[in-house]
Amino acid sequence: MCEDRQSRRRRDPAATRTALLRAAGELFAERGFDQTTVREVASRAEVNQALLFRYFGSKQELFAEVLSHNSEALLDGGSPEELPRRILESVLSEHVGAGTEHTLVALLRSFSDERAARLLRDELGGAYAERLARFTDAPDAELRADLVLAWFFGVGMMRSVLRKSPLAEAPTEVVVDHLMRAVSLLLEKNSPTGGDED
Amino acid sequence: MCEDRQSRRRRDPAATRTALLRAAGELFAERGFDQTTVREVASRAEVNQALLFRYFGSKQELFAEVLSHNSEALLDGGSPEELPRRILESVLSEHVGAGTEHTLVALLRSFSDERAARLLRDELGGAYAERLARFTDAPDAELRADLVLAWFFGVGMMRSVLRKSPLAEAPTEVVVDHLMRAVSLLLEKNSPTGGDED
DNA sequence: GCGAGTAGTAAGCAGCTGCTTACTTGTCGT
DNA sequence: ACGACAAGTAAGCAGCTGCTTACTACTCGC
Repeated sequence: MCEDRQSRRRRDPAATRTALLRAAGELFAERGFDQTTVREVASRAEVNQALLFRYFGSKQELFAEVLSHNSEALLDGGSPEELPRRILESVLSEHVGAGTEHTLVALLRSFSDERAARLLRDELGGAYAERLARFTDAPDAELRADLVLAWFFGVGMMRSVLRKSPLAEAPTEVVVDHLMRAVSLLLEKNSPTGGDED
Repeated sequence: MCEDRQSRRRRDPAATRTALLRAAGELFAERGFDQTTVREVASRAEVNQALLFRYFGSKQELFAEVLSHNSEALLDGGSPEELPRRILESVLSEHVGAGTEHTLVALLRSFSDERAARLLRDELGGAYAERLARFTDAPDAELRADLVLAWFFGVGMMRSVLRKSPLAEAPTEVVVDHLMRAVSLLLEKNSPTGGDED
């Protein structure tokens, strides 16, 4: 740090792009899409704000890039049985600004933006729900999956966005434990349906 | 309707105030605090936008007034046993713009606003969680209550704000049924704790 | 009828937003 | 060494935001 990058480290387009993406990812997660300005992003990245438009075209496209860049990691890898736990842990990961897991927080803060809402509902939500639905053979499996997903998102919202006590301070394992127990009731095989099924 | 109110029905401050509150309530629920402009509110209320500031001082105060005006109905009335179901139904009430039940939707869309977040977390959330916690005697009753509340809010978000299928289209009773069954697992008396309690 | 006070109006201000443009400066192939 | 092109910069634009101000005109007590 504190190298004289004023005139030295200039002209590094890859680093500039990365810095912008990083800063944008952090700020979108911290404040949401609306509340983040391109000037803030450029400032945190220590980059001239005109470059943001040179590299990404618009604030929306930058947002989309941040999301697609980060959301892949949420869906891939790991065994299917671990999926609920993995979604949960990504939702519960506390400290925003660390790596790439805070995409969900960014989305939960930004669904006033149409694109963010679509992504949360259709792409990410759709993929999660589809996989969760496989855990049960109940006739309304998809609805049950949606309910589970809604829970995960709701917990993420209350914990990471709103930071409500005591939920925000509870150890991750305790929260996961409670949730998984209730979820298994909704998603168990040979589920004895309550009676309603349409 | 269609009376020549241009010059007739003027000079009715009470009606003007009410019209502004109504329009604001609808728009905040439809678009959230950030995405709603004072010009839109005034326009929907068919009122000059300067009057909005005469009557309410600022957009923030108008928002606060809308919320306090509507949120009382959410907490009062009904027996304690019905509380979870009542919260749920207010969260699940589909059509925004009807009466006063869409306060929660407005809040869920607006928590980028600091005041909305505080209200959702501390006042409304706090009151709900406290009451929900009374349903169980588990040592971590408050955490369990938060988890239940997070679920309700999450379901409200997915259903009323994001409108994800099939959750958005599912009959209210079916959703309530599923939720109540899982909730009773978390909030039952003499709950056999999993082992963790801090 | 008439002055007073207030509901209602039109116009506009300062500040911020996303985005652009005209320009300078560094880098690299030749 | 130098010319060309790309990376980086400063300044500014149009549009919108919440909010204000200077004004008109209605209503009501007298």
